[in-house]
Amino acid sequence: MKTRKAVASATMKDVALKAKVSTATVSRALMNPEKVSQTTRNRVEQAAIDVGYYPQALGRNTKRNESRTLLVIVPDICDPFFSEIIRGIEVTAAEHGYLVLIGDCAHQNQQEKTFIDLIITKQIDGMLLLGSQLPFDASIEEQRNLPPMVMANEFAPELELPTVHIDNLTAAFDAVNYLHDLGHQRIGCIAGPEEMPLCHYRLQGYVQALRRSGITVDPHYIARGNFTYEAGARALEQLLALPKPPTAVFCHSDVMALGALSWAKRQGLHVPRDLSIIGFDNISLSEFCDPPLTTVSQPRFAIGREAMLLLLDQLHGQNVSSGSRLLDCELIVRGSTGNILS
Amino acid sequence: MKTRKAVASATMKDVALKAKVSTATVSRALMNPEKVSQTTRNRVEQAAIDVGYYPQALGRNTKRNESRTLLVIVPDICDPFFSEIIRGIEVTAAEHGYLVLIGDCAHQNQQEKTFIDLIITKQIDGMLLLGSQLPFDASIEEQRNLPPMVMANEFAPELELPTVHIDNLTAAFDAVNYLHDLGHQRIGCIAGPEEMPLCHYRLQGYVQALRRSGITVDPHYIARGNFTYEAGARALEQLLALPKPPTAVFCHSDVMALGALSWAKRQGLHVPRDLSIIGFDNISLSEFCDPPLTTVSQPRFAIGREAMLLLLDQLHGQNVSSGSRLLDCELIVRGSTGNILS
DNA sequence: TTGTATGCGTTATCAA
DNA sequence: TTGATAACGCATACAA
Repeated sequence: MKTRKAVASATMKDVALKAKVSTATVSRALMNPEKVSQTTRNRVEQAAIDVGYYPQALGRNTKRNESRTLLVIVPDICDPFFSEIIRGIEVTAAEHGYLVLIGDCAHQNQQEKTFIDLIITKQIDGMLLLGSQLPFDASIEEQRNLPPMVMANEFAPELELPTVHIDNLTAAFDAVNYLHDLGHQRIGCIAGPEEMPLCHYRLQGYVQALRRSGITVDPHYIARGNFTYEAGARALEQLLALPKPPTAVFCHSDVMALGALSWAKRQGLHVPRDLSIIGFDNISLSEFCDPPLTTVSQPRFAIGREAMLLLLDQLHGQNVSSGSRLLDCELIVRGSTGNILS
Repeated sequence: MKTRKAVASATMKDVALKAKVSTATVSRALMNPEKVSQTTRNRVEQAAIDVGYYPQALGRNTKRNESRTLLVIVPDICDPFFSEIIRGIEVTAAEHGYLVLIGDCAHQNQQEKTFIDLIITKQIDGMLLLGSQLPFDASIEEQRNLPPMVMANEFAPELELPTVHIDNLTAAFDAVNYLHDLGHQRIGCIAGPEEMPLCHYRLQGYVQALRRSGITVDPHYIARGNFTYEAGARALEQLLALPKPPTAVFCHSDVMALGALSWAKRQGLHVPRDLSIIGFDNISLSEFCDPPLTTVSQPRFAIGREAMLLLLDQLHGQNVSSGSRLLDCELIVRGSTGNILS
């Protein structure tokens, strides 16, 4: 195993020496070629090649007093739902010359301080939140000192941020309606944590769909989970223990839906004959489980991309379109839902 | 939606002014308190609080000529296997005051240039490879100019890097032996791409286990896939089309195993009665599929942590233990494997 | 068109 | 113990 040391690379001074010009001229020749004569430009360019020069970001950023780095706060990097959003974010950032740090919030311990440090030491120019919370406590005044931010996927009215999102209420409404159209009357809901605005909207969609169908909403039919497989299984266990268990469940995420599916089968239930299940997100696995999952498909890559574009917009000061963006989603019908047996 | 601007924060000069000392003294008072008298130290500390000072990383890094940022190259950020490794990496890096950029290689297009730029502009101090390849083409001489690197999970002898890994051959050997002990004679393998050294070792383990049991190795029993659910399904389809299809398959990853499981069930096969399946990685989902997956558990968090420690070791120049690290893994027996029906 | 000088925020060397 | 000064690498206002 070879051990390397960082190699000292050529600086502008080296180029200047080689080309027999000042460093100022080197900088101009490379940054604003039109401000330099043809001949010196050539000489500088050749010299740059000869010494293997490449501008060092540290110097440039120091001068501009910006880091060209952005921070993405992810509630849980291990949740497959977020992976493709992150991809959209990274690709778009790279296209614009920005770097992206990923901040994982799943382990709440020490991270808080790390994130605050990033801001306070100016190691990041902006922040992109995939959850509904700031990754640290901040009073109203402290919030005034935060860098430009954008929220994606979630909601936090009190932060008043530009937001990229889908219409969660309508998506949930449509999904539950679909179950009702299949003949289901006892429809359960495996919801995410109460404090997530996202879940509030999806739950509202569920409630409104039931009401519109003349079904009384029974709170016992609503179970909560924290978006893990395990939680989905536990939530369904709870619903199946009811005197009159649901014949269909609408889940706030595919991961929880898969957990529920796993539990249903372990209990000897057949999906969808004995129980219909609808998920949310359309993660890649939802196509390969048994049965494949009916689910609401979110444009994850686009969510990441649009959010990054909004953030770049803020950074460059031209708040042309810095409102929020609403993206489309779609119900994908697969094998986990079916007609109720009469 | 509120739009923020980056707020100008206090610099050392402000503190110096307030405390009526020079900036040099401010720096000392905060960095090497013992080199400053008690009284001035107090005055500086109070002034720093008053003006809300916090050292800016840009200035510090410029001076030190380092970015305190590391780059992790991930073959596919959407593959759940890598998520927890990344977590181990990030936590460990944060503990040592380093930042981590995630570079996703799944979309091979423009990324190459981005990664080279990061190195050449000195925006990163080191690199951590989770795949077996550099994320760009580099001749031997160019490789001399690369920053300190460490490899995790994969292998690349020609790069001569410190490496953190498990014993893939033995793990595969044990897994296949387990299938043989259950009575299986026709054991297939759903392998990853030929060019991945990782897969070479796991395939060798498979081959050696068969040989030890006196079973002739039939190349038709080896199908290849690229670590997606889809590929796992296609690979099993191929194996089941054989005149004498295998009664058990050893897969090079859980994701492919789940794809295979999905296909088996779609063909009306019962797992494990008609077909036993073993996966690799023990991703969290493997516990919640139906049936739960027998698999080789890798210490993913530890892999990330150890790799980061090796990298930090190189960066700080004290190559005390900069050899490679071999970590343990374990066969987890669940419901996807069973005795063959005689 | 080019060079000189200065600044970005921090740290280190040297002398006082 | 402290301060003046220079240095890191780059960019720009101003002067030549």
